[in-house]
Amino acid sequence: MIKGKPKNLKQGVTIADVAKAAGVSVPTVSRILNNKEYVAEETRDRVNQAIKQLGYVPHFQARQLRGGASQTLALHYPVESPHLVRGVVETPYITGAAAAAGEHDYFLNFLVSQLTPDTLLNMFRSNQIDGMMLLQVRLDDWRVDLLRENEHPFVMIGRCADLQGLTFIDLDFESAIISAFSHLVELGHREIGFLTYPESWRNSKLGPAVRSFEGYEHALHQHKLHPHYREVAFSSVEDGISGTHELLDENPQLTAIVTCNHMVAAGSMKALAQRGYRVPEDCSVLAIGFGEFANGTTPSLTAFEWSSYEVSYRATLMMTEKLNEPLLPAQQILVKPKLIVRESTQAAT
Amino acid sequence: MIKGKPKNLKQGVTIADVAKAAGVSVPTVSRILNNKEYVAEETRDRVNQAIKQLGYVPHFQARQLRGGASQTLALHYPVESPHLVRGVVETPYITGAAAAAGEHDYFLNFLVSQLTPDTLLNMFRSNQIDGMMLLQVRLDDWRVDLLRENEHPFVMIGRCADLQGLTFIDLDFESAIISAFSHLVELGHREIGFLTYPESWRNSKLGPAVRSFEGYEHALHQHKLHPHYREVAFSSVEDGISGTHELLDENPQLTAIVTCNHMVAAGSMKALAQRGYRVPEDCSVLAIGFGEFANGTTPSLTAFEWSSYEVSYRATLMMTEKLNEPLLPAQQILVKPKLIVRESTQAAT
DNA sequence: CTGAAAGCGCTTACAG
DNA sequence: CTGAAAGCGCTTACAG
Repeated sequence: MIKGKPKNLKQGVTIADVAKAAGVSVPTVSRILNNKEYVAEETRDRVNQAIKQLGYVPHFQARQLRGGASQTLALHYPVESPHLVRGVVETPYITGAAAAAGEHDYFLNFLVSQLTPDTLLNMFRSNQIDGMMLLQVRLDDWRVDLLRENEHPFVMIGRCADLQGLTFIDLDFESAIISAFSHLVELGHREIGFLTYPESWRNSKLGPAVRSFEGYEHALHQHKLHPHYREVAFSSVEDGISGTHELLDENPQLTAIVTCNHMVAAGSMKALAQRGYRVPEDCSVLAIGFGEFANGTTPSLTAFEWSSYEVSYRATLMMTEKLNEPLLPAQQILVKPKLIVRESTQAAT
Repeated sequence: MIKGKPKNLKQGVTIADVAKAAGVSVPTVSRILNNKEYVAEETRDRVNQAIKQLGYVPHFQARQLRGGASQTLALHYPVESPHLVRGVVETPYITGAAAAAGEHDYFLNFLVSQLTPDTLLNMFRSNQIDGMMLLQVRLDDWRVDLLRENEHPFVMIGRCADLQGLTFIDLDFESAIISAFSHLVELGHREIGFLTYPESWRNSKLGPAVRSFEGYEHALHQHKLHPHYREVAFSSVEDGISGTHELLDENPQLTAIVTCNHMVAAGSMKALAQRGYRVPEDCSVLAIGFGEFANGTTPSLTAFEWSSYEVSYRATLMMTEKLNEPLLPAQQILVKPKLIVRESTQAAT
């Protein structure tokens, strides 16, 4: 429950104050504020002076009440507990969106919670937001269905199954996985372990989880490799450690490990160290992950990576474009993660 | 420039629609919406039914226009380029604030930019926000002076010099540094290197930079240690690498290194590896930094750490409390970072 | 080029 | 317990 607010005791100066000070009518001030045509140069000067002198600033909500738009965008990451966001959403996802929104005079609202369909719709209906960027998109995401049905503007960072008419930007995880295995095979590796997203994510049809698994199956088939994989519980260092130990207990012959997350890769390297394996001499590690982190480990991680800042910046940009030009055709962008070879991989011996 | 919006073609259902459907007046609906007293049970039921049936949701801005509050909080991190936030602000700072705001029906706006005094004041004057949480606070922060002067509600995550009447939550960096050195001295280390915040940060009186340096001087004095330190340029892995090499070039006798940032600590470990030093056998590394990261390196980092989620959650909570009870006395909280001993430190040999 | 009037959707006294 | 009236601060036709 929100407690009662004290009344605006010293409410700011209003457009009426400016009008009086400049000796003109309120609509005239409004016209000048909004750069409308047909205002006498002399009047404009006088009004602008009054505005400056009084320190007048238009009331945000009053404008919106007339204008219709809230000038606010939401970035939604669905999660039961905000604590869990850690390690999955990194800062650049948020700063990228905030930067793009700011540059186009939008507010950026970061939502971390499990929305209900009602709450979600209400955000639009009550005019709290004009558009939404969706993170952690499932193949059959109810948010997508609901927003599409109600014709509320949104952009996916990720993608669902039916993409007809939808705007999104996503990473091409499937091809990243395939390339990762090809890269290792070219280095002479044949027994390669794979640590991938939680099984629960795949079961709930989370895009990257499904597609990376498909990529994995493709790679196995293409190179005729034996499957050695674990779907880890979360994407934590601990999962990387336990997953790696399990893989190596069963398959001591592994000479390389691919992971779908940078924290898991860190765990993998720890587990290898615990077993007295040197990376990359005894076992290579390749991650699909975030650049900055991959660069900070010892040895540094060879990784397929992308700029999360760029991804969410572009998603937000697409959102503002869509709001300004509702008739614009859907934009669909697939980003290919880039391979950066660092110290954690080498040719099989 | 914001492009023109299309008019609200299919604007949602309004309070008037509900009133008509229920056969009552608009104020009556409003009373029910706001849980005012004195409404006949029977009327209430009828109206609530109409609300449900029509899927009515109150218009956000219209409410604000009358009520005064924007129900929006801003979290401000001042930075020339949003790219630079990386590695300094971690996700939990943002999710913690978002969670606390959400729980109290506030919107959370994440601002990453160099605000001008005008832009900052305008956010309040135009009623875009009710309050602000300040990150990266300098001892003589102009934002603090300005907001204090204009009596706009804010909370610091950090602290400035004159704390009279101000609400903040901050980490006790000074004591963390002192404790870090004491810990190492107790382990028998006498030649300890120190990698700290950029000199530019200290010059611009950024709180942690100033206080950690003071803590360092205190520690040197207390334990009669020789000074071996570098103020690194940014807080990146690369800075940690170069800083560590410089320290060791000059002082090969170092047996331990303390860093003020987790990325710098990662760089330190890389540099030591490059020199063929083992951590912790040949040199201990102790960081002031973030738990999750410290846990992921190999070897894992002994560190003084804190929960950034908790810190920004509490800051945001204090903000909402202050807005609800403007007369509440200022809350001032100093958090002591906690030492977690992991693998990167051991007794001097 | 400028002003009087109406209205955005809601809430708050003020009368009944 | 409920409604008619006024108003929050602004913008948009509509007349001049």
